This record gives sequence, C-alpha cells and structure tokens, in this order.
Amino acid sequence: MKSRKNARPDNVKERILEEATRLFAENGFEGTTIQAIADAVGIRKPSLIYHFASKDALREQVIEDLLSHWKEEIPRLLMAATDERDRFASVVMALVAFFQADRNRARLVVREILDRPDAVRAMVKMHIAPWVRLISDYIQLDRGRGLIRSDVDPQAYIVQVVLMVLGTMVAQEVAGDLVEGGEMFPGQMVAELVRISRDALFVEPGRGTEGAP
Amino acid sequence: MKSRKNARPDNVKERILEEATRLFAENGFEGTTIQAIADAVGIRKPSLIYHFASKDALREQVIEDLLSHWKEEIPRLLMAATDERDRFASVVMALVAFFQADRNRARLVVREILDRPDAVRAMVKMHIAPWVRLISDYIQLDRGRGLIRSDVDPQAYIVQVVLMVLGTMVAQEVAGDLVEGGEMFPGQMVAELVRISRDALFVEPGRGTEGAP
DNA sequence: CCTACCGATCGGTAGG
DNA sequence: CCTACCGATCGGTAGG
Repeated sequence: MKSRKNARPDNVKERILEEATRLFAENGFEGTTIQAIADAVGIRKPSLIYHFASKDALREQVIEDLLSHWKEEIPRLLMAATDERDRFASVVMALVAFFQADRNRARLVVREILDRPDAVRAMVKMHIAPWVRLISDYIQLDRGRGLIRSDVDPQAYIVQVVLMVLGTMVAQEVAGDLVEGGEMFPGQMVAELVRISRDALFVEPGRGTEGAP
Repeated sequence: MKSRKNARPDNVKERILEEATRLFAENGFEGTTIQAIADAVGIRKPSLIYHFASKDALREQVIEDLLSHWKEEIPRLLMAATDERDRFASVVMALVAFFQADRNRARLVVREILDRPDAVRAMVKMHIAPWVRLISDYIQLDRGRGLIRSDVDPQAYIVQVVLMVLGTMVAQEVAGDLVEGGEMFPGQMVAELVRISRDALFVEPGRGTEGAP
C-alpha cells in the first residue's frame, strides 16, 4: 500500500477533465489558463501537459465527453414515450433535465457555437441531425392523423424548442429580475417553455379531429 | 487643407469601437487582443490606449453603445402597432430585424451573458425589465378581453420569445444542416419562430370570443 | 508527476 | 498618434 495525499488519487485525468469542463464553461476557453486548471486539480502545469498534450487537446476531449454523454442520453429520453401528447412533454422535460443535471453543459455548448461554429456544425451534422430528422418524421406522421397543426415546420420547430431550452439554462442568472418571482425563476421559465412548445404544436383538442364527416 | 492617408481620417475613436465590437463578437473579449484591434484599425497599440485607457474601458464603451442603440430602438419598434394580432407580429419581426441588421449584436449579447452575468443582470434590471413589464401589461389586458390564451405566463413568455430570436441569430451558421433547405435557413427559422410565438399566445380565432353569450 | 526554464505575447507605461 | 520598452503571464519543453 502506497501512502497518498489526496482524497482521490488515481483518476487525475478525470479530475483534470472535470475542472477543465467547469472552467471552460464559466470563463470560456481563452479565458481559462492551463495554470488555473492545474491549480484547481492541485498539480503543476507540466503534469497536466503530461496527460493532455496541449490545451487544444484538452478542449477536444472535454467536447468529446459531452458529445458521448449526449449520444447515450438521446435514445433514452426519446424512449420516454407514453401517449402522443405526453410523450412530447416528457421528451421536452428530459431535455431540460439533461441540461439542468449539470448547468455547465448548456454554457459549454453555447460557447462552442460562438467560438467554433464550423466544428460544431460538423458535429451537429453527424450526431444530432439524424435525431432531428427522426423526430421530425414522427411529427409529420401525427400531422397526417390530424393531431398536429398543419402549418408547423417540424425541423425548424424542433430547433426552436432546443434554443428555448439552451437559452433558459444560460439566461437563468440574468433574467431572474425579469420575472416577478425572482427565485422561482427556473421552474417558471421551464413551465412556460413546455406550454409554448405544446400549444404551438398540437391542434386544440376536440377540434378538427373527433371523427368528423 | 491637410493631406491625409486614410479614407476615414478623423473618427479613429469610432473605428476602434467598430472593430472592437466586431472582434469581441467573433472571438470573445479574452480571445481578442488590443493588438488585433489596433491592427484592424491601422494604428499602433499605444495609440489605441490613448483613446481608451484600458481594454476593460473599451469593452465598457462597446456595451454601452449597444445598450444606447437598444434604448432608441425599443420604443420605435413597440410603436409599430396596427391591430392586436399584427402589432404582435410586427414587434417580433422588428426584434428580428434589429439583430439581423448587425449579426454581431446577438453574439455580443450572448457572450456578455456568459462572461459577466452580474453586469448583464444589472443592465437588464434597469433598461430592459421596464419594457418587459409594459408588454406584459398589454398582454394581460388583451387576456381580459379573451384574445389571449388563459394559461400564458406573460413575462416568461416574452423572455422565451427573445431567447428564440437571439438563439436563431447565433445558431444561424451551425443549424443550417438541420433544416432541409440549407441556404434558406434564416428565413425558415424566423418564420417558424413567428408562428410559434403567435400560436402559443392567441386563442384560436372564432373560438370563445365572437360576441358569444 | 516534479523542477527549471523558454520564447512569445499579453496589457500597459514613459516620454515625446 | 508614434517609438521604445516593461513586468507578468501565456502555452509548452527538457530532463528527470
């Protein structure tokens, strides 16, 4: 048995990734020095460079980890299906939960969109676009059955819902004063986002359908 | 008459602000060096520091200019009123137009939210919150007249619409592959955002109102 | 995983 | 608005 100073001895690499994720999300990539990351982990700068050859390599790994988390989670949250109307709400809520589980995720995504649009574009095309098309197909199917408003643009609709989710997470601290409650802000914003998504998608119940002619 | 080298001689200060705005929006504050700004303007670093005492002072001025532009524009775009339903659409379109007029504006706002939430919070409280309350009051008035869905949370609703507008501007280059068209992306996203905002706000026409009992 | 160290660049100053 | 210059810090290397 070797004696050790730190509470968590082995997984230094993991801890570097954790702290880097947090600091990149909070201060941005350019706003974060590898020195600051090393300090947060409790090691020296060259030791960090031993684990990740460069600051850019570290960024790449942080993003890749986020993406692989996504790739696990998306199928899971899409399977949260019950009937058409509540499958919908549960998917939106699961999306919210995914980002709320670690508030840094949304910040990191938005920062990457701003800093490296081309890299994000490639990732989106490969890993996200197929899911958007899938959900879009489901929406179009339900539209054929008269459940969905006829003027919905399914793909643009999905993107707008995601933008509301990301925006709600990022703006959390900023928009608190806009909504009366103040402290109850996140819940209020999430509730309204679910309502907007629902009312903008579905035909009013008891209208149009209902085995008419 | 003095002879001059540059096309624009006098307004060096303005040109510094222009280039700083562009570079802060594109690369972030930490990702932009005053050297890069000076190069873009065509002057030396110490000359820039003569006009703006520090990099932080420059940032402050950039943000203040953006804000004062807002304070001029908001009343203008709120006055774009016709009847209740189209006043609404024209306000949303004017909001879109404001950000589309200079694509850097949206990026800059989102970056500030990420980098300095506290500073933005204070600005929002002072300069934006009153307008949100005003519009919210209008919505509540129209709700009393049965034009508006009864479960709308007016303030949260307004914030969500703004989040969609900002998100649409920022995600423009990234989400192009998500929507089939590709090139016609911005228009498609804006159209869907207007539709969502409208359908999520108003009661279906010919329902509930219509001078019934 | 560390000590010792490097060239380049950072924001900014002195002084004109 | 410029030349000349500064201390501090940047990401990263050498060598153990």
